[in-house]
Amino acid sequence: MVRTRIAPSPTGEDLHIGNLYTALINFVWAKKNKGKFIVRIEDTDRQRLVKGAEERILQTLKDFGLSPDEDPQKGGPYGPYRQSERLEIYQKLAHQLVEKGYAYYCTCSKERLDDLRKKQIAEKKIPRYDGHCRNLKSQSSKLKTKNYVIRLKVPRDRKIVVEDLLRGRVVFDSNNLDDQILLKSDGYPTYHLAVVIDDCLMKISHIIRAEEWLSSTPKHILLYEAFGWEKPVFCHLPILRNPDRSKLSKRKNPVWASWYLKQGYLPWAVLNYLALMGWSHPQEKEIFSLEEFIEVFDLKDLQVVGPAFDPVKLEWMNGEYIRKTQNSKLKTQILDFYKKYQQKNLPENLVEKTVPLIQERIKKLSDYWDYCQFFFERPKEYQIDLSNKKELLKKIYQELETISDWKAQTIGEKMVYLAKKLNIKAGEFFMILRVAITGKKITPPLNESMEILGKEECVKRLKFI
RNA sequence: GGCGCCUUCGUCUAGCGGCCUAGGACGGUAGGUUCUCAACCUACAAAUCACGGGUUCGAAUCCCGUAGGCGCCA
Repeated sequence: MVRTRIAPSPTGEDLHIGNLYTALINFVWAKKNKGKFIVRIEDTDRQRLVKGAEERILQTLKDFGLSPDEDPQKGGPYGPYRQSERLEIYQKLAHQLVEKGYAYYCTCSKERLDDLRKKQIAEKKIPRYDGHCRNLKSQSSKLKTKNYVIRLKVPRDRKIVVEDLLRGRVVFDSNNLDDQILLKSDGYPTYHLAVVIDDCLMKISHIIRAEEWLSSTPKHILLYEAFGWEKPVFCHLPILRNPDRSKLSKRKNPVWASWYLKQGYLPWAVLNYLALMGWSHPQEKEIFSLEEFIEVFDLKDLQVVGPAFDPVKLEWMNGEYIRKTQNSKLKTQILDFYKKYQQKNLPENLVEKTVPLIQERIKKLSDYWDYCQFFFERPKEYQIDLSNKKELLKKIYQELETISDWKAQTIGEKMVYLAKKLNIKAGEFFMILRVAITGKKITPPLNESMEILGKEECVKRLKFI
């Protein structure tokens, strides 16, 4: 049974876009293999905990259509799925490790550790725990009253092999590993202890995570061996980069996944774009459905170079999806978008009429308002000066008033006729009319827009100037 | 600094020893269409396959070095 997971920490506003990428790959791999996709919340860092982050992470995942099969909210057979609720498990197993001789109690004071560090740095050595407490006789009953941590007893002179699905054998020298703290003095586990225990107990078959974890994998391997557990498959994904090639960060890019939704990106458009990071469709298709992705995806085809996240291509892809969307569906998406993110209740019938006009013009749902605001409100300002065009505008509305069959085509014909009669170039003529009606120089097709606005309203707008 | 990963057009990538005078997509440029903007169509520019050595009849593709980038630890 394939079981995959993501293990986000609720230490930011929301789900990071890099986590969304990891989630996508985990989700797809689980679905492809008829397995389960799990979300575990790693909330053991109490200082950096952000209130409400867990809820937002889970909600964002759902918004993108990557609903987990097991998570802290819906539970599952291997819960709890929140690390802060699993402390006893970690504590019990950590002490067990001490008893088995793979870990030890350490009672070194902060002062001693600080001195040690300073000394090592002065001697240009790598700052590391010196193993002072390694041979301390374990007297846990006595120790429990004192401040202590549990450290991993890293074996000396050993080659630790990480079998990575994408990189093959990656060999680490155990002498470069620190005697990692497993259990902190406050009883909380460190990341390394908790992640190994949870992945094993939750029966995770494939650990698919970002490359930044590759360096700590040998510690995890040591723990799997110490516990006598079977190792899962490791697969370290490329890390998404900023345009300057550094790790994707909020300094240089919007990184919260929900930001893209708030901007009017369609969930699957974002995921489709993400799918193309480090992977390409066998037929070099750019646009494909989730179902198709699941069908043709293989973990082994992933590339390991960290790709730069390109917002421009994302926008193109979103535009492609908007153009492909059925009119009625797009209408609903626009309505929902403005209601949810901008607290605007747009009239459904009017939006419905405008959709065909803007479908191939907008790239994001939020572009809709830029194009269509004038349908809902009269222009408050005009992008070109019309004060000396009043005579012309008068002739126009007088002409418009004669039209009985208020259809785009008729309007167009009449206007072309009038422009010719007044000996004004069509381009110029329509630009003046456009700005007079909409306030803007860039708009949906004018004749069609005027048809939607209605004769009375158009005439009013021209008279008003 | 130590350890590890990586290196094909600006970007995402195809390529797994001959099909490569390196293909596609985004973006760019030029043109067409056009009431603006898009969309659409056509064409063009863009990688001496990081660099240097091997191996081979033949290398973007295999091997070794170097440089650079990134990550982790500190």
